[in-house]
Amino acid sequence: MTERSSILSTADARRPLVASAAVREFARGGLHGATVADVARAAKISPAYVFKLFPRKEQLFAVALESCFQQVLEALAVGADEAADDSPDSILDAMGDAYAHLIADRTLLMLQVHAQSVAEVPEIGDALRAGLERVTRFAKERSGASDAAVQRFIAYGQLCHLIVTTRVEQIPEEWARLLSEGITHPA
Amino acid sequence: MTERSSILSTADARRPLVASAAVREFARGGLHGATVADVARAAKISPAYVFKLFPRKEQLFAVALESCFQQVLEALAVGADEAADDSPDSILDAMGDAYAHLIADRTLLMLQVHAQSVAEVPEIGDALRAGLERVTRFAKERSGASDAAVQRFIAYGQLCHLIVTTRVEQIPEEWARLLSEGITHPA
DNA sequence: CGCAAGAGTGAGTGAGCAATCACTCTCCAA
DNA sequence: TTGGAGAGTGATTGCTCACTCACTCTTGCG
Repeated sequence: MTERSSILSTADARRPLVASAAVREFARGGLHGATVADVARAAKISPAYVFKLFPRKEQLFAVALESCFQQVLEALAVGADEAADDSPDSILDAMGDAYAHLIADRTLLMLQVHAQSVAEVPEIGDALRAGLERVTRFAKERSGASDAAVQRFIAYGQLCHLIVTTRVEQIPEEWARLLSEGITHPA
Repeated sequence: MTERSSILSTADARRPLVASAAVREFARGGLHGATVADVARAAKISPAYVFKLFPRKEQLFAVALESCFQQVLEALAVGADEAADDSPDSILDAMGDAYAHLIADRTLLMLQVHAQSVAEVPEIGDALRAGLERVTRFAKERSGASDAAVQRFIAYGQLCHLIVTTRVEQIPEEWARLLSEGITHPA
């Protein structure tokens, strides 16, 4: 595994690194608020080479989104393994906790929110639906919970997105506390 | 098409019309995907005059968002008045139905989704929080439901946003049906 | 009437950014 | 040793768009 240090890399080795940089940059600014130059800078390569690896900006965003959902699924799987017992509710709860922990730094959450707002771009909509399918299927199959419980799991996940994007959790008022109750995790 | 009496309007009369056009245009493309020229065209005035009425694009977006929440609140109020009985659950259900009906054309829903993704713009974040506060307070006070029930009401509203943005309702697969169950309304 | 205040616009300007291209440099297989 | 495939870039292009400004037209008023 110890590669001899050479100056050049390979395109196949670069792509995941660029995708990872893209996750961070697109999470910050969304498809329109982050530039390919931003991603290039974060990945320490030239903008021109980013375009050689991912011919269109939207494709780069879609790949970043896939990476995001991959991380989400892995976190859910780990969380499920740590459930208190193997009742459906316990497993869903454990997955929820794992998700809350994963998105503590807002990056993966913001990327999903931005993706939702540009879901009419075909490649992005496709990636979003694929990710949602994987999460939904996994939650259902791994927990064995009822359809209604899985639906609730996803719904409260979306509420969590709203709370974080609006920073409602930082508002010391009753209506805000009501929304965040049981959702936010202590730092 | 030489209009005989093209009467001048007043800035105060124009602003709501431009805001209404902005709702439509920003709902389509979001803050970055719709241009001020788009809004101007929809409002049938020049881009220059849009800037005279709303000096910055973000301010125009925030005003559009306020208009959106105003419409949402009015719809919730009407819905609540039509509840089967005045138990909290009935009222929340009726509000949910009214909301589903209101956002059938996706416009007001998409504007909220886009707003979420640019909530870090101060004026937009403020408008979003203000709208969310009004909706939450109204749902709680008008229905008299428990905090948990109101939280659930908002959470399923967010799930509804996800379903519509991703067009999951059109996917004839089990996981998609699971998510949409009881949420989507017949056309 | 004369004129001021406000309505409304055409024609820019300058910045930013996706995408392209011609090019150099590195590596390795034969 | 060399040639070709692939890694990687600087410079540029063409366009879009937020925002500005100088200007005209309308209307009400003394």
